[in-house]
Amino acid sequence: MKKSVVEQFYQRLRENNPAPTTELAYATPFQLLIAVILSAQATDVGVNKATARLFPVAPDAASMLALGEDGLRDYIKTIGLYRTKAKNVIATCRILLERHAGEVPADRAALEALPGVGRKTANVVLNTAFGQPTIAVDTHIFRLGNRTGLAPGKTVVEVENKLLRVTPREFLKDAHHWLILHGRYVCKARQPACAACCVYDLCEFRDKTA
DNA sequence: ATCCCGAGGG
DNA sequence: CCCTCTGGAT
Repeated sequence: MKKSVVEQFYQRLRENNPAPTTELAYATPFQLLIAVILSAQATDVGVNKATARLFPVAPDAASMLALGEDGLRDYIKTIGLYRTKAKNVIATCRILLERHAGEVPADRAALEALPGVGRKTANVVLNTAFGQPTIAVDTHIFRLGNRTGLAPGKTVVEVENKLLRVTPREFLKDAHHWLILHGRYVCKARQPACAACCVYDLCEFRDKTA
């Protein structure tokens, strides 16, 4: 995709949504971190439903650790992969308390050292909790990058690096949320809403499914 | 490459 | 029924 087209692409996403943000419900960096860990292969609607009951009981690392793995399971059983997630969340809380005074580190290496936290989750926390210009490539952004031609790549890291290179500086901080929201509601996996798409004429895919 | 793993939609 | 959802660890 040409540089001038990329510019228009982002300008239109910004017109649609001037101040985009995550749809995960959270009050602190800790709660965002937990919500993102829980969101793996799950919808944010499902995660919010669980954390609405969980966070009042376990709003921080100490209370989450006190809740324990079995206690936590009861709150997140409606989410997929709940056994692994319960184990990882508790182990993560223990490390936060031991090494980081119960706070979430604003550091990629420290974040990725936490169980259940990989590159994508670290990127979300760095961007959304700490305002850093990272782009977390999830299923939506990977699909959108390839489908539209904005940032094609065989792996998520490839797509991420291409997005970081191609995205104009002024759009970098919010690019993550513009792309994910567009992927979730318009450039959908199953039935992309090409007829309602604001970047239809800039896209290399268009309505090839229609 | 494979496993984990429930809810919601078509 | 099938596919998808802000993946990570082995």
